[in-house]
Amino acid sequence: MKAKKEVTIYDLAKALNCSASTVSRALNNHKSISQKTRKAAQEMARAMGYRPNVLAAGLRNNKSKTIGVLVSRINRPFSAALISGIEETARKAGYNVLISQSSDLYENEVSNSRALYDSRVAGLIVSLAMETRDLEHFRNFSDQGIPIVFVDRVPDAFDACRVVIDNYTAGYQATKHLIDQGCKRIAHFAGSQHRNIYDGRTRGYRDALKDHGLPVEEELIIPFKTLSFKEGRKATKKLMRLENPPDGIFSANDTAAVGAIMYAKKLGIDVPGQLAIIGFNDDPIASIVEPPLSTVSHPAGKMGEISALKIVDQSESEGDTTPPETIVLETEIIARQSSLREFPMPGTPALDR
Amino acid sequence: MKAKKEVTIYDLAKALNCSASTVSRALNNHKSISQKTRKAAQEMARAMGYRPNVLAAGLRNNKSKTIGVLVSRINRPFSAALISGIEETARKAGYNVLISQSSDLYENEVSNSRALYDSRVAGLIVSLAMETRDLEHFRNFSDQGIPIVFVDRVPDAFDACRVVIDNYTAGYQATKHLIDQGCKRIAHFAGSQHRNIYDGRTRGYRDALKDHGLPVEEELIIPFKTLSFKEGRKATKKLMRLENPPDGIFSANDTAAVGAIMYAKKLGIDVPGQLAIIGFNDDPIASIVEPPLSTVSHPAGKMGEISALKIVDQSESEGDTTPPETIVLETEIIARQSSLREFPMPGTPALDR
DNA sequence: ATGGCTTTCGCAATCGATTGCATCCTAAAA
DNA sequence: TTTTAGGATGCAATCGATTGCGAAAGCCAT
Repeated sequence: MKAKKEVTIYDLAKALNCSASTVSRALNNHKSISQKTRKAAQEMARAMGYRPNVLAAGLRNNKSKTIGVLVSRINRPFSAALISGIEETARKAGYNVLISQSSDLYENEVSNSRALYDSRVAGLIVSLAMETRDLEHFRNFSDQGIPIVFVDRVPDAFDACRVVIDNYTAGYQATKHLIDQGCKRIAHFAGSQHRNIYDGRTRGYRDALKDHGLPVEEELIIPFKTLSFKEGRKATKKLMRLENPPDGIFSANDTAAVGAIMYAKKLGIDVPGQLAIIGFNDDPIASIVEPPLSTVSHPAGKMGEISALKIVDQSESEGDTTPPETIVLETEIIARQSSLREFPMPGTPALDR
Repeated sequence: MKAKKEVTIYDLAKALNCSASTVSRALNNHKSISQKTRKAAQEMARAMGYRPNVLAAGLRNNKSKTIGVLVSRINRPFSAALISGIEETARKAGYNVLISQSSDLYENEVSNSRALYDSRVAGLIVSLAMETRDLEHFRNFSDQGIPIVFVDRVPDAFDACRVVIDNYTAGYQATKHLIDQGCKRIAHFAGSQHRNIYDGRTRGYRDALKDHGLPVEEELIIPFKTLSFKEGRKATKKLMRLENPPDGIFSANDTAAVGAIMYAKKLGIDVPGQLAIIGFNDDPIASIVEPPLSTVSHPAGKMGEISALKIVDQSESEGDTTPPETIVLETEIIARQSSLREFPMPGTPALDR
């Protein structure tokens, strides 16, 4: 506990024989400071090992160089990739990243957003909790001009940037993919329809069926609560007991889809021969399960990067009222054996190339 | 941009007709303030919606209620679970969590630790980068009395808390498990021996062989750089081409082990019949791959919780010089089909219970 | 009523960076 | 030479919470 003193701008001022204000301005490249002085100050700062006190600056500016992140759960491949992208980009821009998870509970989302607000974050990146309907807790931020970027699970009506994928089209294409493989009765594992992502995927599914002359049968659309393995298995069990069971499943995530594969295999149902399956997200398990799961890939890392950039941009431009933009990223259908009926002999073990 | 003013202790003081110092002390339950005054101040604070300015307090105390986390990569099941555990616990204790990832590069670890230091974190939780040898960059923290907790990938010599598993015993047991299944020539996928976790696992492997009268053959110990799928496949290829190929593999992580399973299946090698495999970590892919991968489970979330608690405790007790403690958590061998030779008929598809 | 204590509280400085306004100086314009 | 426009810099206040020190007030006993 030697508690070495940190170097402050006052120390630099003394060393440079000028005032602290000059040092401050010099280090910030303020225009009213001469080139010579700037250079001198910056060199002295380096020489003396000066490090700005972010708390002091934050107090004064009522804003810290920190990006707040609010996700449902960190411990999920999508979130982890998202956060990783955010962190990487933020750090390059000189920002720190403060994280919090709502565990998909509205209540936690409210209190966490408040905690981040209290930390004077420069901006907030949010992926909504499953439960969230009301958005009042984000008003603080907009009232104070703190930029918010919603990612992936976004609200329909809120004046802020959005970084999303086109869930409708992705759902449409995933369903169409199954249709192309010859499926006639395609079931759907649907997530909470309150959340844009699941709603979009489901709408895409319905329209794809309609556009290809297939009936939309409500008994084939299974509402899920958490899209877990277990739910996936249970739903598959229910579906396969129908008088007229489906020959394809489009699941709104990979986890439930893998549950379906597992259960189908247990029943001796041939995947994809009798039942073609496609998931969503391209989680690591998708390429490992047997047969490998077809899925829709989701550019999670890139979404994080873009969100962070948006925050940094808005935070540094301050005045300019950028109209809230919605950025839509591309998804990609990854066709693996769980849905491909043409080439691979059903039952052949999967090889990854 | 209405920029509503935040309530400060000065506002409270005015409303209570007392001084700001009294308010400050009242809110912090300082003993020199009467119960009545405390209650009044706390009620008024609630009534007026007062929220302490953490930056101001941080500036004054030269310390913020924030825990810094430094991992190699966020986007990995173990790290994500660890961070999740940290976040949950930290938040309950009123702390925020600042994250950063080194991407396993020493250089990044140094600059990130510096950034966290500059943020005046109350404590630091670190899992070392693969590369790291030198620990000078953590001296700042210990010099300032800022608690550090090393997790999982820890250094051998540094005066700080450690939260780890017993890698030696885990490696020993994993190897013994294979021996118990009748394996006579067990190969090992070894991680960088500079890192305690891999070194421990490898030592456990060696000793288990010795203790059970099996020779330790260096050609069966494959040094890995990243323990990736691809490396796992490549190593398996090499091993199976040996004159006398192994009948078991203990991999230092699940990813490489899954690579081995994939490759073995491609070659038509029976797992576990001809080649029993066990991994490490119990990643989600382990229970999905076919056959399901035996592994050593790692209490990542719990490690995060404990680390966060350690930081909070040390940070709040301030004076007490707690001797740096090493906490060792239990691991568990999860025996799945990739290594179980008794009950399941080789080749039977996996069923999850 | 006075002395001696304890309890309760306020003053003012402090943490370090930022910034509006004032000031000083130099060089160009009159 | 005098005036003046700016360029370069300093002064001092500010952000909000904390805390050492001292002072006022309350209480009991003598």
